[in-house]
Amino acid sequence: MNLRNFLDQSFSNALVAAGAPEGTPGMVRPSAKANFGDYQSNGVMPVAKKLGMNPREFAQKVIERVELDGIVEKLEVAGPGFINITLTSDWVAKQLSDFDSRCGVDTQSSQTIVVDYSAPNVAKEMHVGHLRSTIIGDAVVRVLEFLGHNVVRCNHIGDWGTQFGMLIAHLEELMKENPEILESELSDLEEFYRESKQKYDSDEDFALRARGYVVKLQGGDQWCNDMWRKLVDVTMEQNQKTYDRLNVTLTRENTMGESMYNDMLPAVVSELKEKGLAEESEGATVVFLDEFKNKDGDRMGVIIQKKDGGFLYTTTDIACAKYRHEQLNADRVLYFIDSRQAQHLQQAWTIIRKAKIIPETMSLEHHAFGMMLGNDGRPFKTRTGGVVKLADLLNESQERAAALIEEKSSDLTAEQKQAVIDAVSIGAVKYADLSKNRTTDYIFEWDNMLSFEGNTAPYLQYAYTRVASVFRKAEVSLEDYQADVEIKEAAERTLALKLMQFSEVVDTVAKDGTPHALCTYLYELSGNFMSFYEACPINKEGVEGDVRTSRLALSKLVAQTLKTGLDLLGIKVVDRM
RNA sequence: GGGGGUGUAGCUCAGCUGGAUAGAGCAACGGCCUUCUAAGCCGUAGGUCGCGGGUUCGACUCCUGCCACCCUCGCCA
Repeated sequence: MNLRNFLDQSFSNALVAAGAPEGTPGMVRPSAKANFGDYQSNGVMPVAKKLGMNPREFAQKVIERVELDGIVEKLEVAGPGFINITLTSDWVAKQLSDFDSRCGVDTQSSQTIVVDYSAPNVAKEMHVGHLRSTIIGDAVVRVLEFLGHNVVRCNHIGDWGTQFGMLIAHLEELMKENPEILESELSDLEEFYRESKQKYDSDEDFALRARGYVVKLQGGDQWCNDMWRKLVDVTMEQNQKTYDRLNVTLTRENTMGESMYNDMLPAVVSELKEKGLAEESEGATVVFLDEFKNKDGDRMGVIIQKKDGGFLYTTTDIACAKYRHEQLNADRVLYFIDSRQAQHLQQAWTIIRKAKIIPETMSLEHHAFGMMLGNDGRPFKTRTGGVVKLADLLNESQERAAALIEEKSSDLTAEQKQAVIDAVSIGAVKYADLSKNRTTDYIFEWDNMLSFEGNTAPYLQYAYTRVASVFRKAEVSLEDYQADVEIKEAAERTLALKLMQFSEVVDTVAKDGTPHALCTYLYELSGNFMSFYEACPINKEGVEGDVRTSRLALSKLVAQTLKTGLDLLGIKVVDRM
């Protein structure tokens, strides 16, 4: 159950019973300080003011009417009209004793939710700039599926555009020299792209041929399409290796690139014309929007078809949303895309809404993020001025993890070590990105990204291994352990309450698309467990009976919640490290 | 010029429809391993929340005016 929502509803009811208007929110949230109880309701003060009543007196009336018998131990009016809520330990213990493998998280009424993420470009290698969309998108996908939603992963890859002319022309030349090029030398896509560009810029004949291929490709020419398909395939084959290594759930079936909507574009343009939204302007087809202004202060024109007949990506995005409505039947679409595209998306969505291309109830949500900067505050580059490849970052992380494990975990077998290295190195990189909520540019720093101490994935993984270790020492099965929870010590109570709150944070992540909230939660849970571990021994002299079994039960719940939570983030746990 | 975003500890970041004394990690300093894994625990220090007004019981949060930086604004995506 979502405890916070439950309490909020109880206080909302009590506020209404005490004379507040229907629907007055309880404004319940975890207390700011330990001596303010477990939760606090802030709903009294705003409403008492409106009603012209003394807030403290009104708070007292609310307390008298709230129905939380057996759940709440103490309700106190504090300060200007806060209500501090202290739960009974027995009730909390009972709830935890009844937890199943879902760690207290209920499923929600199922929606169809499209998540648009990753979106690498064809004929380019994935670099650190792709990390954020890929990792955050995948975490949100996992959370939504855990809650029972029907999630459609959409990898909106950059597989269309004029650049394919030069890429095809270059590939043609390379294949003349070596027909097996696709299996061998094309392993370095960055170089392939660079060479293509260089030839295009320096060789007239090549450029002419390239432009011709663009026309032929768009016209449906078989050979050009085959060449194009090869480029897409070889790129996605390489990207799949990165996805697998990152423990990202995307597969080839989720690839729905820009080209997929090509056939829909002419109809989208005619539809917008018919509805009176689009008009001819200087040879192009344009939608003028009052909602946006251009440099001259006039309403902004968004081109949906160029004067040469070509379509632009606003048109593609409109078609894409239409597709997601008509073919996928989406209730929500979450876009994990660079913040630089915010205005483009807004324009496309404004047109979509005006033309009523999708139902009003279908929500389009842009979860933006900024560029990756170096610690000098400038766009992040390597020493030679290139982008940092994702594979290189992961390799570096792997090396650092290997060195650390060699030093700290010498008693593990080679296989165990490798498992730890994989879990820790990938986890650290992912967590570093997942735990931030930047909507704008953010700083990439090797040492922060690859740190294994403090608020990092290895810390959470380490907490998990400590639980596993406790169970090994106790010689009982962690998986099957079942015992009632009893709360006596302060550290037990803090930990128990935190365990109760997993459901709240999972709901938040689903609603807002913000996995960093889950990171914060898991870090706090681990911290609470570490303190509990220090204060409340389990496998020691004099610890027996219900005290011991309850502590084991709490520990088991910690392990289960950590494992589940980390899995939602796409991070693996290990039993030893 | 229009629109959007950002500005919180030395550094990287949290701060949940306005709530109580603004929180973490890293870095710094001081304790804790013959006792369930020290990738840990406990503690100290560190702040004019960019600057000035305003709204109110209460502002990092809302309004307004500045400052700084970033993104974006008809035929790339």
